[in-house]
Formats: sequence, structure tokens, C-alpha cells
Amino acid sequence: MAQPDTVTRILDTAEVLFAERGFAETSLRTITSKAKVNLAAVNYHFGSKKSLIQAVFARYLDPFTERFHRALDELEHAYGGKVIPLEVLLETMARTVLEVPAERNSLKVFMKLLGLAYSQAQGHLRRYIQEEYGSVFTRFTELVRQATPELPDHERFWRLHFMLGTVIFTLSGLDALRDIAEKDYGEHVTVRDLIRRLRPVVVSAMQAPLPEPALQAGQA
Amino acid sequence: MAQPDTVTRILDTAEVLFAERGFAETSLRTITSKAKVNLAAVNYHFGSKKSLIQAVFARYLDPFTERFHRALDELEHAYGGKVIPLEVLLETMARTVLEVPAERNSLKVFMKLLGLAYSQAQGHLRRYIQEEYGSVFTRFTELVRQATPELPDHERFWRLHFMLGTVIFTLSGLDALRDIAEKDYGEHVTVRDLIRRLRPVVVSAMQAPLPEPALQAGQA
DNA sequence: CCACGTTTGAAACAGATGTTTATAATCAGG
DNA sequence: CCTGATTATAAACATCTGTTTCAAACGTGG
Repeated sequence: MAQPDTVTRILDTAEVLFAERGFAETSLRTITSKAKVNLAAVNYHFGSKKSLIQAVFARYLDPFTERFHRALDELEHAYGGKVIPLEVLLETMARTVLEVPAERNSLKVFMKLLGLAYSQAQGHLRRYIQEEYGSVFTRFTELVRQATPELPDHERFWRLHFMLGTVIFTLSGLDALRDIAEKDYGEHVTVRDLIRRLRPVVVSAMQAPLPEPALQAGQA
Repeated sequence: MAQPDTVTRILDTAEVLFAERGFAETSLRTITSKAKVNLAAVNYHFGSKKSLIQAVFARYLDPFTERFHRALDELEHAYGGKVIPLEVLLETMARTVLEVPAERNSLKVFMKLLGLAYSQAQGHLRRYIQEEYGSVFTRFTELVRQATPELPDHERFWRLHFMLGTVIFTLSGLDALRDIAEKDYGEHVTVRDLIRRLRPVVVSAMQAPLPEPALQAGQA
């Protein structure tokens, strides 16, 4: 649709700045000057700042959803109608998340962007992501449902979001946490390290005992 | 420091708007017009927008840290040097978090603000919170350390942050999730509901088996 | 080599932002 | 009641924002 050079430079610069400072806090002038590109280039190639933001996400989410669908295809074929264990499903998702930005070593950026999509974007972004990429998530949750038949539907819904929060929060705040961890435990933590640590936690969390039933209304 | 009326009206309005749209996305003009207060009042009473943001946080965190310290005092006294069980510690923290904004029914706002503090404010806010309120968290983690002696220090460090992520992410994104949950499961979820659901998940997560040791470098 | 669609470039636009200023109102204490 | 400090108001300030405009440069097919 355009010379790859300018467009790519804008995207590369924008995703880093967005991840570092958020959307509203990153001006087009900051992006274009750092990318050594004319200010008008953003509006020319993307139309608006909103569309730039969506394009930044699309560059991660398009390959992700494609790979994830493929991975789930293979999994369903391999298990031939039998239930896919929860660990395998989680493992597959983790692997796919790791694969996509691996080429550019931008997993951290990817995670920060996902975090921002939840916490910042009030309107257009969340809607865009939901409409554009909601189907993979639906497919995944259905497989999780089959893998955890003992969980009531709404309990599983919430637990999945609990774990989504765990992962996104941790990986998107990684830099700040890493500094503390490094200072206190003298250990440099990689993303792969964290995912290794996350796995047993997530699995145990999903298999936690059911909560005690809610108390009826009327208590302070 | 000033007439309570104007200052309070500004704080009340600002915290809601910040929670809804973030800091950069909320202008002083939006705040002052909604609060029916002159634009200059913010700079007069608080000095700057940054200080307004910190004041909004202080109004929650000051009572929180005070209550939490008191609660930990009581706990340590009650257990008289013996180890306080993990469930009790988590329960106490949850109860304190619930108590603080209870008077104004603003728990949702409180949680959203905490989420924003992590995801948005790159600079001043995180530093402010760390310096002003870091000591309670240190005290709490030390008690958690005694309650979970089987966990290596760095593993506990990360798991605590995992769980922090779970809670903040869920409760701060509650509105969006609630809409989905309500539509799909016809159930209106309260914050107390969520905390009830969170408890067994958090406890199980903290007690999950240790991760398998890291593979040595050299694999793709 | 020329002409035409595509891409860049510098400048200007209209509007919003946080902050400051100078003046008016308010309210207490002598 | 008058005085003096505190608080409120309206206007202006300088700066920054996303977006447009229009002319120049570019590259490519005829």
C-alpha cells in the first residue's frame, strides 16, 4: 500500500514509544522526529493517530491469531476429538505468544501494548481488538471449557481473566519489576524465565478449589 | 490548608474522571467544569496537575497504610511471635482494601487508580507511591515470607507480583469484564463477589509446586 | 524524456492544554 | 466598620496537539 520504508519506520518507532509512555502521552511529533520522518507522513499513510495505533496492534495480532489458529488446528487433530489437557492448551498459547515477536525481540513491547489496550483505550481500541480478534479467544476458551469440566462456566470465565491479568500485568510491568528483582536477588530475569515460573502458578490457580458460596445480602 | 469545599469537590471529581479515562486523557478544564469550580482553583490549591494526581492517591493510600499497619500490629500481637498463616495475611489485606473506600462506595475507583498507577504513570507517580507507601508493602512481604518458608525468596517475590497483577488487573478492568459476564451468564458481579472468587485462586497460586529448573542456554 | 500518480516536505491551521496574572469577592480579627 | 489575608473569578499566556494544505521531489510507464 506504500513504500515499506517510511511506514515501517513509523510503526517501529511508534510501538516502542507507545509501550513506554502510553498513547495519549506520545505525540505524533515525537514519533515522526524520532523516526526521521515528516510529520504529515503519519496522516498520509495511516489517516489518523487512531488508525496508527490500530495498525501497531494489527502487526502483532494478525500473525498471532493466524499462528494460534494453526496451533489449535494441529492440537485438535492430534487429540482426535479427545479432550486436550489444560496444561497443553496453556503451553500452546504461551508458545505462540513467544513466537510472534521473537524475530524482533519485541515481546516486551507486545506485552506492554496488550496491557495498555486494557487499561488505557477506553473506546476504539478495545472495540477494535474485540471485533477483529475475539474469535480466537472464543475458540480457545471453548477448548479450556472441555479441559476443565468441573468448573462452573462463570467460575472458569473469571479464572481465565484472573490469569490473563497475571500474565499481562507481570510481563508488561517487567522492566520495573526486573530492576527490583535484580537489585534484591542479583538475578537477571528473562521473559522465558518468567513464563517458566508462571506455568505452575497458572495451572494451580485454574485448578484451585471452588470458592465458598456467596453470603446472602445483608452483611456490612 | 484550604476551604474543604472546593478542594474536596475537585478531588471527588478528579478521581472519578481519572479512573474512567486516565490521567493524560483528563484535562483540568473537564475536571473543574464538572466540579463547578474555577479552572485556576486546581493550580491554586494543588499547585499543578501532577500534585493533584498525587493528592488523589494520597486520599486513599494514607488511610489504607494506616489501617493496614494497625491490622498487622493486631495480627502480630494475636499470634504472639508465631507464624501468621498465609490465608490470614491475604484475608487481612483484602479486608483492609475493602474497608478504606467503603464509606464512599468507591472501591472500583480505588482499584482503577491502582491499575493506572502501574500502567500509565511512567515517572512521578510510581516513584511517589514507592517512596511514600513502600514500607507497608515491605512489612507485608516479610510476614508472607515467614508464612511460606518453603518458597525460595525470588520465587515468592515473583508470585506475589503475579497475584498483585491478578487482583489489580481484574478489579481495575471490572466494568468491561462485568458487561461480558452479565451478558453471558446473566449474573451481576460485585467487587465482593470477585474477592470471594479470588481467594482460593490466590492461595492455590501461592502454594503451587515450584517450577522446573531453568534449561541452560542454547535452545532456540 | 516526458507526464502522471505517489510520496515527501515545510508551513500553517484550529483547537486544546497547563499555567499565570491581575482583579474581584469573601471572611475573619481588631 | 475597617483592614488584611485568604479564596474565587475571568482573561490571557505560551505551548502543544492532530490534522490540512499545497508545492516540491520522486519514481515509473509510455
